Amino acid sequence: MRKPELAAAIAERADLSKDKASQVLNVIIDEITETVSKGNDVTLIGFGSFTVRERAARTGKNPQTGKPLDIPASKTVAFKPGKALKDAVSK
Amino acid sequence: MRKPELAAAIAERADLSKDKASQVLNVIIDEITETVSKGNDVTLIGFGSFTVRERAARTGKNPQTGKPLDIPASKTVAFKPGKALKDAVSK
DNA sequence: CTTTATGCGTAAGCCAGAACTCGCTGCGGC
DNA sequence: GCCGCAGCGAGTTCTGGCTTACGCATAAAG
Repeated sequence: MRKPELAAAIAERADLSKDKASQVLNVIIDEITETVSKGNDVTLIGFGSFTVRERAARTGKNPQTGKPLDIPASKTVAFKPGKALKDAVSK
Repeated sequence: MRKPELAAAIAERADLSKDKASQVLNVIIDEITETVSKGNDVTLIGFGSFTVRERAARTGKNPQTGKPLDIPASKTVAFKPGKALKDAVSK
């Protein structure tokens, strides 16, 4: 499933125009992105939470040359499924 | 950040009432939950993708008693950040 | 609304360390 | 007041990181 399909589903379920639904979807993505980029977690109860995770520097390897590769520390976003979501997929 | 706050932010940015924003938020969560529970991936370009992941059975351990614990196979939801999201948090 | 053009996302292959998983309980958010 | 989330410990699974090419999505225009 991709963006337009989700937007369409939202439009139907929430009684919105598809344009509005698409706009809202983009706004949400933007808002969440902005929030986590500030280092704040986003928790949607019943769904899950987005957490900013510090990734320690380590030594990797270039898959093509096989040479050791220095990978600096970085940040990433981790998602932890909530109970409802876990139950839903486990079914 | 939690649900009501996100709803408020959406309401402001997308020119919606807070009630409507909250409703839309729930619908989205519900829709995504339903979709992944069917085994379909959800891809929001520029944000990331939700993937259903099969988890093999293995032998774990109860942290409190230290006794071996039999963990059966199950499914879970994995989130993979997209480029825009990674760029945003890395900043 | 459909098409076009551009720009991302996905996939694969390899390897090392890192993150996630589990049950249970307290505590805090709802 | 109640449900959901965080945290612990150890092992295993899994992702990240690079690069190329292809396919599809996105956004804008007719």
